[in-house]
Amino acid sequence: MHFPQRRRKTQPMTKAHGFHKHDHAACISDALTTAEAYCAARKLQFTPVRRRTLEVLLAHHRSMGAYEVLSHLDASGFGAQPPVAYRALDFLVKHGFAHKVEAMNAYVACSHPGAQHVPAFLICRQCSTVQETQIEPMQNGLGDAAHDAGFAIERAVVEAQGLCPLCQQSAPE
Amino acid sequence: MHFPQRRRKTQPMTKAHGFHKHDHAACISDALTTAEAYCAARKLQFTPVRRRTLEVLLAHHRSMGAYEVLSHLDASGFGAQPPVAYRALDFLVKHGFAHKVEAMNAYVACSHPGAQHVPAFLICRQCSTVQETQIEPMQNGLGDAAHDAGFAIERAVVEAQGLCPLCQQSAPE
DNA sequence: GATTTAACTGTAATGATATAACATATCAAG
DNA sequence: CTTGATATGTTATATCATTACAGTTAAATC
Repeated sequence: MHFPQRRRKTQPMTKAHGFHKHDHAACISDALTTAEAYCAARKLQFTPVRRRTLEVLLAHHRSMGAYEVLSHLDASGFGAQPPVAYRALDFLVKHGFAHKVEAMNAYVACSHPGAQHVPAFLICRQCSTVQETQIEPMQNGLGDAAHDAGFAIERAVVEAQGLCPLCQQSAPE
Repeated sequence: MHFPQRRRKTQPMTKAHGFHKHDHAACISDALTTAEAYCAARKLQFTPVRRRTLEVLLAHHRSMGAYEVLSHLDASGFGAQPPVAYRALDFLVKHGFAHKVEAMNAYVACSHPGAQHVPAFLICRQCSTVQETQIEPMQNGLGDAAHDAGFAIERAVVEAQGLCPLCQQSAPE
């Protein structure tokens, strides 16, 4: 299953997506449009706080702590208390518009919204940039181990930590 | 690479190891002996707090929060402040005697001490029991994705959450 | 074996992450 | 339009983790 990229307009490549350059403005508006359509189809309330929260994650394009997100929401005129951010983030995670990066207690916008997938992350320990990719969770022995143990997997967390290409140059050690 | 199980004496199977019954007393003493030998060989200080911390994790045989471990250390006459537990846990994790379960902010004794391995966990969301297994991290597409991105993986977190066999019976929903 | 140095432990204080509980407001169904 | 469900705002608190510094023990060097 694969979510088709929307056709790109002729705009400059300006910012990093994961570790690659890409058209950031289009990527944001594409993701918002997708979320909007998804919510409309399922009668979910894509409210202003939730929309703004997704915008913030998309704009930064890296993992963000809940309190960092919260400060942006506060600055945008929403509530300034933690539940405001946590509730919006929970909604986005629940519906697949964002993911929680467990190893960092942080959140990141999903790069493949709408697609059924098991997310996996490449997390740079230096710049905190997160590149999302997809894996076949049953092809590394984990599925076999679960089956042998009679364990019913509901969710998988796969996160690789290390150095992204840029930080390998600046901190070659 | 595989760490050989020590020969078991003829003792009764009494408690769950992961989701299987096993000889719990022997499993604890084996792990402590292994850690002792490992530290002796590398001139690491397997101090009383560190030893007791590993004993606590081994005895409970499930993931434990740092403060839960701390309360046992306190009860055993060690310091009662958080750094006491965090420092001992950091030592155990650093040298492979324990692992941090990122998705739970908790710690668990390693089931394969001494072996070079990429740990993976089957975590029961109901009883918090954790079964450790090993995976081939490069066989699910993550290694390919990292290579394509020029990303240098230093550590991998693989955690499956769901229901263990026992909890599937007691909470079949 | 005394001295020096590094490693370890204890404690106080604080920072960072996350949730419970409740009041008010808005939405959606009947 | 009323009712019940959902969402938001706020206060307070719970949980997880670290910094900083003092005192102690172990190890390395002389």
